[in-house]
Amino acid sequence: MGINTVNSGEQIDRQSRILEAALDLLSRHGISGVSMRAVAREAGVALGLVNYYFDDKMSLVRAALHSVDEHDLRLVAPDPSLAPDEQLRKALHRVAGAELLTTRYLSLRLHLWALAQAHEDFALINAAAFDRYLDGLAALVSNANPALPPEECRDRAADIVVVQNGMWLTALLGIDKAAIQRSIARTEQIAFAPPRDN
Amino acid sequence: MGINTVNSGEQIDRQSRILEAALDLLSRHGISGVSMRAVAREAGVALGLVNYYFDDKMSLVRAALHSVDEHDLRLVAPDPSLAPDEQLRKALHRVAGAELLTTRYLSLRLHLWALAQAHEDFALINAAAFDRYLDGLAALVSNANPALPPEECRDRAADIVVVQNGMWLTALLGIDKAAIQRSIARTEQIAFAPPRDN
DNA sequence: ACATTTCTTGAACAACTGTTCAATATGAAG
DNA sequence: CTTCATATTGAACAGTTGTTCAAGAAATGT
Repeated sequence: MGINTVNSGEQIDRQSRILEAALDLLSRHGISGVSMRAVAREAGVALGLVNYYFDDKMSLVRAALHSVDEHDLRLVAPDPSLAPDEQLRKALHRVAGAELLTTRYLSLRLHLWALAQAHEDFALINAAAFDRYLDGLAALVSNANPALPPEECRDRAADIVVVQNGMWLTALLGIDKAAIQRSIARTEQIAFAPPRDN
Repeated sequence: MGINTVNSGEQIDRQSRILEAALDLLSRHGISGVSMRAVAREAGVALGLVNYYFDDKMSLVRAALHSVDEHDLRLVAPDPSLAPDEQLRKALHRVAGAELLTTRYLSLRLHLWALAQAHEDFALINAAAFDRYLDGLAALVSNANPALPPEECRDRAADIVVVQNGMWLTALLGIDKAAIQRSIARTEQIAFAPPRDN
C-alpha cells in the first residue's frame, strides 16, 4: 500500500514520472496526444506500467486534473507572513508571474477546461475546484477590506476571476504584456474599490 | 467547380450538412469525438463522402475553425443604421446575448482554442482571426470616441477583449449571470472612459 | 438515345487505440 | 537460500482510426 519505498538515489518513483509525462503530453498535443503508449514512451517506462499505476486512461487524466487544481488553489492560499492587503495584492500579481504565464501551464489549463466540456465527471471536479478558488480569493478580499460585507467580497472575487480567466486565455493567443499589466491593475481596482453604495 | 446545383427541395447540399455535423460533434465531445465515421453518421451520409468533400480530417477541422471565426467577426461588424456609440454599446452587449452564450458556441470556441494550442497551423489561423476581431473592435471604439488617438483605441479594444474572453470562459464553468452583467458594464466603462491623461 | 462529369456508397487496408495478462525482475523478510 | 509481495515487462486481443478505391447512382450536356 505504500506509495514508494524510497528508491535510494536519482530514480524518482515511476508513478509520478508517468503523471508528469501525461501532463507534458496533454499540454503539448492535447488529449488526442495522450495515448497510453505515448505516456509510457515519454516516461521511459513499459506500456503495462501505466495501467499498473492508473487503472484507466480516465484515472490518469483525472489525476492530471487534480494536480493542476491543487496548483491553482495554492495561488490564493493565505500567507501569514504578510499584511492582509499585501497578501491580496501579491495573489493578484502572481497570475502574471513567470511561473504562471508559461505556455505549459496555460495550455494545460485550457485542455483541461476543454476536457471538462466533453466529460461530465471532469466538469464536476473542475467546478468544485473553481468554487474553492473563488472562496480562497473572496477570503483574501475580505481580510484586506474587513468592512466589506461577505456577499460583496464574493462578487468582487467573481469579477476578478472573470478578468483573470481572460488574461490566461489572451496570453495564450499572443502575449500582449501591456494589456496583461493593465488587466492586473484592473483586478486591483476591483479588489480595493471603496464599498459600493446601494 | 460549382458549389451546389440548387438541389430543388428540402435536401440541403451535403457538404454543409457534413460541416454542421462536425461542428456539433466538436462542441459536444471535443476533438476526440470527431471521427470521420461519427461525422458521417451524424450527417446521415456514407463515410466516403466526408473524404470526398474534405480531403483530410485536417481540412474538415480547418473549415470548422473558419466558420466560427467568421461568426465571431460579424459581432464587431459596423452597423450603419445606428449611431457610432450605439453600435459600440450594442456590440459589447451582444457577447452576453442569448445566441452567443449558448453552450454550443462557447464550447466550440474552447475546443478550437485548445486545438490551436496543439497544432501550429490552427494557431496561425486563430491568431489572424483574433487580430481582425481586435481591429473591428478598435474601429468601433474609435468611431464612438473620435477624439481618441488610434493607439489608445487599440489598447482599449485589447483590454475589452481580455474581459470578454474571461466572460466566455467563466460562462462555461457555471453561468453567474450577475458577474457577467457586471463584466459587461466594465467593458462599457473601458470603452467610454474619458481620454487617459499622460 | 448516348457520353461524361459529378456524387455517393461501403468494403478494404494498415496503423493505432485501451486493456488484459502471463512471465519475469526486484528487493525485503524469514 | 527461500518466500513472498511488489514492480515491470512486452506480447496479444479486440476495437477504432484515417484514408483509398473500385463500383455504381444521379445529374448534366449533346
